[in-house]
Amino acid sequence: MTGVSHRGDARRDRILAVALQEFAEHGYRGASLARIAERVELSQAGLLHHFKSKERLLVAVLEYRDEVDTRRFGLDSLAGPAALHRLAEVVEYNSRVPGLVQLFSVITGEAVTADHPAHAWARDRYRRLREGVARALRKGAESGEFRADLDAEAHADRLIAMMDGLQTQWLIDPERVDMAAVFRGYVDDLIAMLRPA
Amino acid sequence: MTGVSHRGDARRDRILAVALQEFAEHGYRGASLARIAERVELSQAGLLHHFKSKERLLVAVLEYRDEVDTRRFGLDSLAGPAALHRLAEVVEYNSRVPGLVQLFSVITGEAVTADHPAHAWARDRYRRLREGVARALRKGAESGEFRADLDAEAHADRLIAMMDGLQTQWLIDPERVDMAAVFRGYVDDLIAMLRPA
DNA sequence: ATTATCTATAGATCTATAGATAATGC
DNA sequence: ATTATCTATAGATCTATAGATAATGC
Repeated sequence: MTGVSHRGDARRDRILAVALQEFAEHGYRGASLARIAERVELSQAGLLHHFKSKERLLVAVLEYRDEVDTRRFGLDSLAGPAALHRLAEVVEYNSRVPGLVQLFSVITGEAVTADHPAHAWARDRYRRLREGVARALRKGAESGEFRADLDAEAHADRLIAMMDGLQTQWLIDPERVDMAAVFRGYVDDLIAMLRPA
Repeated sequence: MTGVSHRGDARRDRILAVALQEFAEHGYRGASLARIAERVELSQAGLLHHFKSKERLLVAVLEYRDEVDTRRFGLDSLAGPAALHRLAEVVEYNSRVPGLVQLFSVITGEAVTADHPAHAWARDRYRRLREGVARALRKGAESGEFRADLDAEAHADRLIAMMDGLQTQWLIDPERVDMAAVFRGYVDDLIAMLRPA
């Protein structure tokens, strides 16, 4: 070890978990450090000992979740139809964890405003996602599973837009929108469409 | 006239226009009545004479924009491929008014949280949108322009999700995402797919 | 008489810092 | 010696209301 203390790590993790909930429930701007501190059973100053500012706390929450999600996503090892089926599975999984979906949805929504602390994070995340999905599509074309003339970037944009858009509809009106089913329908149609002629 | 004064209407309109900008730039939670009042050249109390609360001001802005947009949307009179082409035109138009797009995007994003004043507005708006798009698709099926077995509701959900999702990507990274082109590509593919066998 | 506007202010936040004290790890 | 925690507080908001004064419309 590099001399770093591990004593406070449990507290840190607990703070991250509670902050995640708070940001998901109220967005970054609506979240309150006092409320987070209270839920962690810590004074507000005690909370700020672990994360120097509200902004850094948000960034830490997002990085933590990104890391977990990227691991579970597992797109890198997949290509062609298998990659698209995996996306459908991810949406299926998401429909069982509304809190996590809401974190990304509300923060991304807020982050369209230029002065938001997660603006750069959201931009970089979309670039990474697009690259990952586009690469999986291209690999599918190269292996002959998909038609060779497909526009990988455009389809990546569409797939990500579809996921995000359905998430919003589902969060706002869960009974009315079957996010997972609608997305799976889209993926199935897309696979049929991209089948080599 | 019903005895309603029209003297303050110009002020009201000016307030709505400035508030729209402020809400678009900072979201509902990040918006400040003091800043709006300043930009209208009015005291904050003077502003609250016209709209009794921040919440009512937001609702007024959204209702005002809804009305304008519904008129310009003009989906009711269209069906089949023509209706889908119209959606593509709307996206094309939107790509020239980022401020308006951002208003809907940021407010809808915030509104996924249950305690947000626009939560009910967003839910009702999605229900209306879905009904309108689904009806246009059904009419297309009835007239024989689209295949008879299409799932109108699912495709309406997909179309709306695609529009919203692309808007978010575009707002966050305008240079990288050609929202109008990607959406038009989706619409063209969808029309081909829905063509009667 | 009604509407529009202002100043002043209540009352409730909010984030972040200063500085003291306690607990822990080498 | 470092890390974790606390109390207290600065300083900056924020929304909304009370109550006075000015302008307008019948």
